[in-house]
Amino acid sequence: MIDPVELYADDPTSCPVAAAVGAFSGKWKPIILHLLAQDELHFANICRALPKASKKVLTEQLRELENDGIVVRRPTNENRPRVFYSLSRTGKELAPIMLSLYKWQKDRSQKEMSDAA
Amino acid sequence: MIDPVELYADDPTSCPVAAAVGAFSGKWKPIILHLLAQDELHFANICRALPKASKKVLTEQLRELENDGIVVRRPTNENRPRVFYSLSRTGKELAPIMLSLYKWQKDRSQKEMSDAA
DNA sequence: CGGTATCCGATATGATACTG
DNA sequence: CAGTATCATATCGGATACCG
Repeated sequence: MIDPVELYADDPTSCPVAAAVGAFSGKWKPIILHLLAQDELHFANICRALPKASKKVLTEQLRELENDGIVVRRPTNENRPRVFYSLSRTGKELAPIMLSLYKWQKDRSQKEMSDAA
Repeated sequence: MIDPVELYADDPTSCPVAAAVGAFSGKWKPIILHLLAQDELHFANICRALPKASKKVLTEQLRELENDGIVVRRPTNENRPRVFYSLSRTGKELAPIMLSLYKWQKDRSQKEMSDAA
């Protein structure tokens, strides 16, 4: 089912799992995806929700997510120009995987607590 | 089910999904996990399987995986000292998640191909 | 409003040599 | 065998200021 190790030994970034992980590794990406899972938002909303992140960094992370086909960027033609961001179909397919990651993490931090006791 | 955004807005690394992703982001970690999913291996085996990675980097990544409770380090007391690495229980629980990531990635690279056509 | 431009420090990865 | 030490480079994230 999964390809043999030798295929990736020369270039580990070619491993599909690594590529998938790379697609949402970035300091603000998981929380951006979490935000967009609930609503389509315009840029200023995202900035306000994440005041600790600079516009530059948010722009970068959004661009990367867009280039990876995970979010969709939609500028409007209003008087007050706005740019909306939302999850693509591919982005929405990430939701159950993120939920598994969430559960796995909760589980193991639980175990750490009981180990320490 | 999942915590609200405000909980992580100040420190995005506290988001469980980000923490989970962090646990296996590292250039060689996915492929190391893939290797160990099949066998318990000693350090030299891992080095031989991944000749492009320096011992220093492999040691670092293995130590991080160990500190995260994902792999188990087992030194032996033989004449020729060896150190075995294997997946912990928590590490094995990652397998189905990695499979989902694998499928998700294959899916979307498929779509890219057909989009380009 | 939705960005860019510039500069900077921190972290990640790597090449190489050495050690018990 | 299984590392550690040292040094170099690259990418990432951030502060700040400016722009159409």
